[in-house]
Amino acid sequence: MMTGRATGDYTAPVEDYLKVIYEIERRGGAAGTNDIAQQLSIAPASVSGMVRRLADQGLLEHERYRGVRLTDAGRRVALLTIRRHRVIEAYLTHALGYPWDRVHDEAERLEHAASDELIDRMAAAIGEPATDPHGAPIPTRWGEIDEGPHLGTIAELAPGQRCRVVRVSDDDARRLRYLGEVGLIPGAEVVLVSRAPFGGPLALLVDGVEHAIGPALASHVMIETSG
Amino acid sequence: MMTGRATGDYTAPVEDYLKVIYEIERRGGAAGTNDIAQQLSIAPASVSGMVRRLADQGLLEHERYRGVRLTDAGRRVALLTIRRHRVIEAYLTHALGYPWDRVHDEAERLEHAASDELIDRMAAAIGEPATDPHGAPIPTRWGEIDEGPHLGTIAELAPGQRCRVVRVSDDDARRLRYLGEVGLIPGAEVVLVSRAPFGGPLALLVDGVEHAIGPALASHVMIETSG
DNA sequence: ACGCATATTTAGCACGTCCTAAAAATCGAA
DNA sequence: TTCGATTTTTAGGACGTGCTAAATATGCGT
Repeated sequence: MMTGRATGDYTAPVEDYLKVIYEIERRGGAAGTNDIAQQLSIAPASVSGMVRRLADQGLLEHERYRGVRLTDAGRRVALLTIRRHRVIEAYLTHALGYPWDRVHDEAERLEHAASDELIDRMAAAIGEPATDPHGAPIPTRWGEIDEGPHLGTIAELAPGQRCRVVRVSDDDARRLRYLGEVGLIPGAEVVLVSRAPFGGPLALLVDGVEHAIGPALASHVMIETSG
Repeated sequence: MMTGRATGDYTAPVEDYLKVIYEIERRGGAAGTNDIAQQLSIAPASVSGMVRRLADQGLLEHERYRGVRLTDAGRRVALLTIRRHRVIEAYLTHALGYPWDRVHDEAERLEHAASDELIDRMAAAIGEPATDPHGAPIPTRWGEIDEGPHLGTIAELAPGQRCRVVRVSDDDARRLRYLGEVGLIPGAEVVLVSRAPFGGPLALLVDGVEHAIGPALASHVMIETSG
């Protein structure tokens, strides 16, 4: 059984396409050309050509004008790429003191160059963590992942409710830096004190400290209600 | 003064060309098209085109049919690439337990993806070593390097002479593995016991243990005669 | 000084990835 | 159901990097 990866089996753009298609599928079902283009910051027309090549390689199935769906092979490549990304993020924070708002960009480049051996050594060196610094689950070296139950966000919390932060969006460094300053990191205990009307700020107790944040920000903080 | 590097300023092939041209220059003077092609394992015809582009970018000077010479800008890019390579090699051995015969290939890919910040953090984490695991000097973050005096090799040693291994060639994993088995690693104390005629084996004492190696291998072990 | 071996360059092509502009398919609303 | 807005695809092109085959320059030995 082949589980390994000869580094360079796939180009960096190919891995990036599969990654974003995986994420789009995970949320919404089939991935449209436009969604993919937007996530990758390229023109939609560029996606059509690449999608054909990926379909030819058996990494996804494409119904013209209707969207794209990963094959098992494509999903596996996506998950192994995501594993590399998240192990690198975790390693950079735990072993090299990186601030959590700078690990994403570094991992975005290293994920295409790191061998499976390096990733496994990194994971072992920091104790095989289950999630990356933003709380996203790390797939196994065999391309399996436990996405866990669907998570709510602080934006959906009712006043008085208590919860624990499980995960935050990692795609914006400035947002991450601010979340860190406010203490909204995975593991934090949060109580929603009150919610101002008309999309106003949410008053929170974050590990006992009061903070007020906007609802847009709150929707990026995923939680588990603890009672 | 600009000392940093915006990752991706140069493509991986460009960095590779500049690296090998630097190494060829260091040994022999001007780098010929054929030498470059051989080091990169590509066709000589492919080199001509790239050399023109690199000259256009001011990274080297090219006299038609006569060879190539790095500009200061080109040498700087080469040395910063070499720095990334060697710091990564040192980090992989010291922090992640990589065997020294496997660090080269990994570094060859990561050197094009790692940011200066990552490299500096790696170097700091292992105590800012002066050389990589093979004894090659690590350039500073400003692109300066101390190549040190010209080194002899075990192949040139006279019987009875004693020396210390300073550096070994790192471009062949099998050779490195064997050198490691024999103990011919930087820092080892070596005495040449005898040399068989007609290109025969050299009898050595490596840190007190007897070994016999061929002259081809011996020429890849660089030394400092200690008296 | 000439001719030949060798080194180098040019010409022409391929592939992957991106682009813009234009054409075509789909979907929703009147 | 038909039209207009939106989405997607096609057409045609650019760029970087590689290839082979053919042309050309260099330099050495006689």
